[in-house]
Amino acid sequence: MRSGTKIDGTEKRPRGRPRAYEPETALRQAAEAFWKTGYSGTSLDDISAATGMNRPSLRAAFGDKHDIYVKALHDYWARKFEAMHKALASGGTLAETLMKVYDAALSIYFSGDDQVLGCFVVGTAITEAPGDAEIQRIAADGFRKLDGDFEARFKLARTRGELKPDADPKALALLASATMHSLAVRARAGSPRTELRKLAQKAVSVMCG
Amino acid sequence: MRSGTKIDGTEKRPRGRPRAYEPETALRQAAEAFWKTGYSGTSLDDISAATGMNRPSLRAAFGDKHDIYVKALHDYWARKFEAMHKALASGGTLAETLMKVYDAALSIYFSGDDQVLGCFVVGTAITEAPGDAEIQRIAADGFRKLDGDFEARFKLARTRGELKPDADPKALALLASATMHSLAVRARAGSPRTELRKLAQKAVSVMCG
DNA sequence: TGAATTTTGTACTGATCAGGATAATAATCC
DNA sequence: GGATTATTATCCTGATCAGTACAAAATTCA
Repeated sequence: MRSGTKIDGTEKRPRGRPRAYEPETALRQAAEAFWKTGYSGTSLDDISAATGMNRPSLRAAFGDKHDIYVKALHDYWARKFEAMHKALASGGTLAETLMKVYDAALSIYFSGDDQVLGCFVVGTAITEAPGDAEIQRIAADGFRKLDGDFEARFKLARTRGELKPDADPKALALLASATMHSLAVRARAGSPRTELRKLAQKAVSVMCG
Repeated sequence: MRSGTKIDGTEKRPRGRPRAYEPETALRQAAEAFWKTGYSGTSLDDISAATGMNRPSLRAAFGDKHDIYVKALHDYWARKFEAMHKALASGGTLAETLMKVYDAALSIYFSGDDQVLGCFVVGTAITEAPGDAEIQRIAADGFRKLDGDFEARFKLARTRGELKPDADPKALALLASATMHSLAVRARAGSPRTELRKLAQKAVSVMCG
């Protein structure tokens, strides 16, 4: 949101020269550049071209290259979990819900204009993780959250009688996450979307008994 | 193998100045450099430092940066599948065999001297894949082979009666591969080895009924 | 011992990198 | 309309990048 924008539409613009970009849009465009070529493979000139901002403006708005990437990474997780929670909250059987979650993920993985980019985290953060404690922590936190959300859904399924009483929600959640990781990796390796959807369906059918 | 080395030990050295490096060792050291920081994040100077070879020697021995990486990638897949086939061929129940496969993978993922580097393919090739058709193809070929090897083992298990007759070997193989992908990603994201081994055990227990 | 051969070591090239200094620009405020 | 303020645009910096040219070094062969 532009700092001078008000809800009723009355513009209360700040003092100096107005920005020529929208921060949210620019960050999204910067993320797309990183998504394509990775953190190390993307230069500030690439980001400058992707956003239409020149380098000094980029710096003033978002900080240095690492700052931009970390902001983009947080933004990606937020979008991913928003889509996932929407799918989880939409009702339906366990199998239906899981497929909605995977379909939501595939929509993100295949959202590139020309290329298939897979998962932003798996495709870019994982490479940097061993040498960058902050990126590693953000990636790991997201994976843990994913595990927890899946586990909660499997526990609910067990109390509802959708699973046998002796089913192990934690084990099933790890397999559900593993399926997600596999989709993420394989999308970037070039597997077509229809094939990945079938993969998800087979995984769901095993997990649901 | 040194070109002038003979099996009986008699050295028949080639004409000029002898090499100061062993090609296999140097390629392994170059791979380790890529493994740590990714393809784009690793410079030829880094590789030069890791191998002890200077840049002109690197070029003469392996070609340009991309050539070195592709050779390292092939070499990694070969080592990975060698370890996996050894585990698959060692006998035992389905569950035991699968755990041997995952333990072999974890040994590779945790083989770094100081850092945990996870899977070379997932950690470095996947980032480059969308923009590099050759790397993408090599990665995808390996994943397909992994799927096929798992499927063959599940088919064998079904004929042996280790699985119910209505079990779906293809579906189980995809889950087994997904578990591998998950270990690969999570190792690089910082999960401890004991935790990943437990994850594999839970996955195996679900897959084996 | 000297010619031939192969690798190594040094140094150079033009390009690109991240970052920052400085001036021009475009708006508000008084 | 002039002062103030924030952003944009241009240009400079030193470092690093991949690649290569060329001479020195180390070996075999005759």
